Amino acid sequence: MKRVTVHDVAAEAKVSLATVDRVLNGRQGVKATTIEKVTHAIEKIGFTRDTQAANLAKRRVYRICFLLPSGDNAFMQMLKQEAESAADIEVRNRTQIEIREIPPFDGPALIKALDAIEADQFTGVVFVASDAPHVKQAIERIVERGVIPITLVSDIPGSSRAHFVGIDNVAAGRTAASLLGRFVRPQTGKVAVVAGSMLLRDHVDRRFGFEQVMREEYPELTLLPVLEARDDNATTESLVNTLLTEHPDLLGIYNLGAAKRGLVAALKQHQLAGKVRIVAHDLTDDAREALCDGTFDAILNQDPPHQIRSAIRIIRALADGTSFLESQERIRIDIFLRDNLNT
Amino acid sequence: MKRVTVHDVAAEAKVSLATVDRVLNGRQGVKATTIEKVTHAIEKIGFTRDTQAANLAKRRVYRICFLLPSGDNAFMQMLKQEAESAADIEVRNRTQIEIREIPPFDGPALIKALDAIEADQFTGVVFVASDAPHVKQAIERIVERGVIPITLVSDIPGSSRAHFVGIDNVAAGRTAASLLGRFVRPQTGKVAVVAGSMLLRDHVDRRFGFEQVMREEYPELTLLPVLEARDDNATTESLVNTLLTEHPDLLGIYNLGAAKRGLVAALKQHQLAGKVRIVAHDLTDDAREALCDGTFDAILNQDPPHQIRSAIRIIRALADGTSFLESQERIRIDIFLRDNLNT
DNA sequence: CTGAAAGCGCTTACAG
DNA sequence: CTGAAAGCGCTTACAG
Repeated sequence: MKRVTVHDVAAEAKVSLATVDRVLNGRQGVKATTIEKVTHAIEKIGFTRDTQAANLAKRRVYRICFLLPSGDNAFMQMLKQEAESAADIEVRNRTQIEIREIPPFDGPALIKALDAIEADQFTGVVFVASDAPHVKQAIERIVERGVIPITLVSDIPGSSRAHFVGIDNVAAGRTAASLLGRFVRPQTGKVAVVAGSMLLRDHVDRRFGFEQVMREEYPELTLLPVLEARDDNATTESLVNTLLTEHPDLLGIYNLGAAKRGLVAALKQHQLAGKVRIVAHDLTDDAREALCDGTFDAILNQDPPHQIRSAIRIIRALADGTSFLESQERIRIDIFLRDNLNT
Repeated sequence: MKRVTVHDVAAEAKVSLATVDRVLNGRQGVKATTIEKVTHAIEKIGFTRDTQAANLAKRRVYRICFLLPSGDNAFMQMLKQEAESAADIEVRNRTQIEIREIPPFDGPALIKALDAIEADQFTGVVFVASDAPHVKQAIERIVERGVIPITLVSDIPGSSRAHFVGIDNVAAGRTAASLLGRFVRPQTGKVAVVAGSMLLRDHVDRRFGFEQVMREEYPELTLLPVLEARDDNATTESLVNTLLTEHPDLLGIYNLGAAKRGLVAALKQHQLAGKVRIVAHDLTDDAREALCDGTFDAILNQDPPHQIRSAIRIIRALADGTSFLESQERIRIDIFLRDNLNT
């Protein structure tokens, strides 16, 4: 039951520990025959490296900066809270986490925050990417300065970010359409979409996926023009109020942005809670309540704790040049009904 | 940026490393005033222990045995495969994993396998718990011998297992009913349930949750008597064939056990694929195919990789007496439609 | 191209 | 009740 260690490999290959280490880490300047001897010994005695010991010896520390939008977006608050609790836990794993708030929907502010990242201090930076002009270039600069950029929740495809942590938003839109379509069937009539901002890639993608499925599979349903409510509760409430007044026969709404409280308020004002089918995003407290009392029919969610942990794991793996498990890091589109809410 | 270590604490408190370690690990036999000095120093200089270094020094190794049912149950195959790949990865984290197969639905075989666990060698044992006579007592015995028992997928509530890794199966049944109910609405007619075995707690619970919601919220739907198909494809096919012949007007089926291939075969034979609404469990290859071609409407899933990793993390935490993140370990009821299949 | 020795941050006998 | 020293399994200067 004794562990096989580098010492055993060194003894078996009749070389020093330093040489074993060189081979193990693929470093330059080892004679081919020596490499051969060592790899042979490793195979023979069945050695696998202890990662934790290696990290300890390497004195490796990771520093990660999260740039998160400020404001009253409940989902972003959840992300921030998860990042804070991850910070407490990850210090034990030689990882320091710092959270900086930036204004939402604000390309220039994001660019400024990216440029302000102290490249000598941070391993990586995680941010919700507004797809605004020049953000791509700011990402280029951060890469050049040796910091690993990770986009979170909303991506900029074609940029040089190292990885995107978030759901497939086109698929999310399609899923919303499938649910809403089945829930209103066999009625025919109007369906509305409420978005946050068409500056955010995730919103654009969700809309695209939703309209795709609606057109293909529910041609009997009429799609009203998209409302853009900037993820703001007051704006959402007033826009939806107008919507419900103008279209009293509305069958369903896909709320693909935030600001669920404003939506609920408008529905209740018109006494339409539970009458109009609603599919929305993100399992916030408001969403839970609306699911429970029947105001909402389904919520699509992207698990905040999973996303935060995934970003951290990916930065560490990328920094170490080690691999990570795709299956573990893929963020799923979670569907919640009233009945699987507490699971 | 230098890390604060035990050395710093020792210097600050003017005690030895050994004493710092005693306080850190809450060991007996330290003077109260000394404890005070050390905790004070820890607070003052802001020390947090490096877990990896601690594990290295402790020479801690974990050995975990998975007892998984043999046979052609596709979901169990997925679990086994995940356990195997976890085995490869976790050796790097001082964790050895061994997999043993046992016959399915076989209480005595499970008991025998539990009793055969070498208590001096294993930290914990993970198993799918048939709720058969005397299994509870076998779990008691394993606890007494100092091995941590974890139930996976199907639980025995009230037993002394240390933890259950799996979904809330009553909630899963309720969710299935909500989906199926909405999918068939506003039609009225008959709905059937196909189960595996009423010896398995998870099947019993799913059925319970399903019937609850059906009776409360869809009184216009008639529930046919439950079919028990032992998770076997041939049996399922023949039972469902009879079902479809006797009830040509059937609206929907909740398949709460395994054996989806048999179900699909019967539906296709009767040319009813896509006509009868189907909600089933576990995202196997058969399930994916059936979702894609419209034979199934929704699949409830419990993520196999997550369940395997969770069981491992929980055993390590329990063995170390450290805490784990409830939120990370809760297994969710994932709902899949055709549209969020690849996410 | 290779090796001896010190060190990462903790824990563990052992001695007192 | 407390401390000095060795060790966990790896990596890193430094010397040759």
